[in-house]
Amino acid sequence: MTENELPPAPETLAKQLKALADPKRLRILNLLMSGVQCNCEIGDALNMPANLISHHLRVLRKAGLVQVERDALDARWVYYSVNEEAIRALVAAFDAFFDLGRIQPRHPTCGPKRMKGKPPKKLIVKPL
Amino acid sequence: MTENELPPAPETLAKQLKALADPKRLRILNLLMSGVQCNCEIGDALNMPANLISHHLRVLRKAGLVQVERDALDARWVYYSVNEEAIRALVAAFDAFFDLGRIQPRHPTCGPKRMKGKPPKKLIVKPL
DNA sequence: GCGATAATTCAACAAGCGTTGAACTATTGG
DNA sequence: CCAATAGTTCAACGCTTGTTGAATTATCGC
Repeated sequence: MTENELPPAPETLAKQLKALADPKRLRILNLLMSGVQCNCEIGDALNMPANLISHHLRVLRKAGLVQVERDALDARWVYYSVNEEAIRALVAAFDAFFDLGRIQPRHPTCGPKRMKGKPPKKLIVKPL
Repeated sequence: MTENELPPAPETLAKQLKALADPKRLRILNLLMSGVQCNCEIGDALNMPANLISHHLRVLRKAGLVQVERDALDARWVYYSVNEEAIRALVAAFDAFFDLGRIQPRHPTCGPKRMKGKPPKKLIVKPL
């Protein structure tokens, strides 16, 4: 990212981070990051009941982070995979947001009276 | 990251993502990403009451993502800044977790009977 | 048609969480 | 000492969310 680009909208980013902010969902995604899985494979690997897996996968689906396909010959089998495009975009957005190159020196618009119009004093760390 | 490194523990990552998974907290962090701020500057910029800002900053502090210092000459002023080390580590962990290079072909341990011991059929997309 | 299978959805519940308003703490200056 | 200031903490409330158990849906093979 260049310094002229704006970080993504907080609402959009927060929505996707919220979908990720659960250990179980991260575990599911971790499995999918290494390859396509069906509900029962995820259940075996993570010792999770099918209904809970379905619920979590629904959250991830709604967030656009996973994709779903049925087996071509036996539709009872449903396979889940990561949505590579969405992951790629999310990583880019995340990296842009937390690009440490964005940090600028402090420009006070508020502070003790003697600080107005003057360069900021050197801060010292005091225990809170 | 090399392909031999493990992704971070889901609990650790989820805890930090949970701290980020709120639009208001992302807005606060966005301000801090561009420079050190005090509570009233954040409040002016985001039109948020001081107590709510304190609450959100506490969440971010607990997650280790921001740092806090008091003004050297007037301790009423408290300045917040991003914890660069923690951000750097989080970005690295996030990128490692969602490294698309991790994706492997599917190795079925479960599926329709005719699929055992055979290469996976080509999947077709059916509406769910 | 029916039993088995894979998966999804629903309902209820408890826990978690963001917000509001009030109270509190610490500091400064007159 | 007291008023003003910056900031933090507390309590209550309504909303959100993860989990459990049951019910449902769709599919397959006999």
